[in-house]
Amino acid sequence: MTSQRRDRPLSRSELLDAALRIVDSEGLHALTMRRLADAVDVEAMSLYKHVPSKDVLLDWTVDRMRSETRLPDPLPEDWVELMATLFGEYRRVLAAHPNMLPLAVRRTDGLAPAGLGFLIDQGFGSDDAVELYQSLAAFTLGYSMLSSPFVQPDQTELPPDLAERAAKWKDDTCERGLRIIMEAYEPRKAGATDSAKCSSRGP
Amino acid sequence: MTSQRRDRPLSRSELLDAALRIVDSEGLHALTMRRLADAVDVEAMSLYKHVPSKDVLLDWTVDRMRSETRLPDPLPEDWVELMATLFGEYRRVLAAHPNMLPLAVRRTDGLAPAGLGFLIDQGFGSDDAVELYQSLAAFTLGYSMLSSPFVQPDQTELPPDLAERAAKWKDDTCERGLRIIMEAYEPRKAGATDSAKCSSRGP
DNA sequence: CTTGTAGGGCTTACACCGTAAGCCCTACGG
DNA sequence: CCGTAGGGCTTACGGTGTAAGCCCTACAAG
Repeated sequence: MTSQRRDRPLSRSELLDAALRIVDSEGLHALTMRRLADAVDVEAMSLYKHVPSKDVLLDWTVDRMRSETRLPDPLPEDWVELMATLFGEYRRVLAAHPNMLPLAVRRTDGLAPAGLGFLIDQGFGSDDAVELYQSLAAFTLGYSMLSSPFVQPDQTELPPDLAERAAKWKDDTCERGLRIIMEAYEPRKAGATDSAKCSSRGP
Repeated sequence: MTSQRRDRPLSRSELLDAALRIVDSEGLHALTMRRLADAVDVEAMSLYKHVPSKDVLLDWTVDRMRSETRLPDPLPEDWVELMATLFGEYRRVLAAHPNMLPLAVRRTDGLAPAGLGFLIDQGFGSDDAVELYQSLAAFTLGYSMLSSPFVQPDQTELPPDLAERAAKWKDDTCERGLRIIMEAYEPRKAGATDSAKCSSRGP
């Protein structure tokens, strides 16, 4: 007879914390059931009392990460500022867990309701709102991916100073991109003055 | 003694073709050394006479996919059209092999030299060129990811018509996004008329 | 013609993976 | 006092990437 290794039973959050910690510190490939079991001082098969499968575990770990999202309590009133905050925070969380990116990408839940609904409330038609929302999401996600360490930089011949510059992915470049896109859609918002017609879209 | 199963020796391109075909038709998880070996009528270990490791095999398969890029022979002269063509084609290739996306993302070689150099030739400062290039790449990649089938759509509560609309990722939305970004950077090009000042960037 | 060598198959074997199946101890409610 | 369920445990299976090494064939050099 062998003694149980833990005294108090394992909790789900303890499990997910450990999983996230492993991914953060050792990479996605290091997260195996046996390794995770070790980390929480349990045998591998015991994990299945808490999680139906590894795939679900990964999904939950994404949720655990996403739950680190923190938005300012009085949200900005200006829609541009609000969206910049929203996607900026999304990017911040992704950047805080770069090894999670391949997983995070599989599930983008929660972003849409927060942003899309607001855009419509602000007077965008639903087609425009969807289009704008998709563009902002695509830009943020793409920028996060490309700036993540697991995308190996282009190794083809480039002048070295340029290559060095191209390897730097600055936060404000990302934010500027978001603002450029929003600025272009601003005139399509109901009640917008069309004095600053910048959209590249026809009438 | 057992007879060799193949008559003529296996070529690298034959191997990579088979690998890409498997990923395309059965998904990334289906590409195992034994499965691939089967496809080319060989034993698993024989593959290692042609490839140093599976990881490298995956890299080569990405190259194989990227080699499907086809650009029009007289390239557009207008820089905006050129970049739209370049990134449009990038997106087309990615969309043609959606299952490859998680891999394609790891290596974006070749895009930078093609695009970046041209932007600089067109009169952009190298900082602006890098920034613009990064933005276009991020947007294209992000859009491709989000529109790919392996990103499961947001399942949280949304009005059903809106959810339906948000699940559609149209090609021209992507192209429009690219053009919006380029339009914003146009004034920063040397020799640009600044009559259409749209950049959200200060002086 | 003989022979050495290298290319490209083959088999065997190993460590590690996710997980199915089922046992056992403990805590606790009836 | 006992039944039951929660949460550990062990064993075992099929599949994975790949290290090690054997063997046949084609062909170049002597």
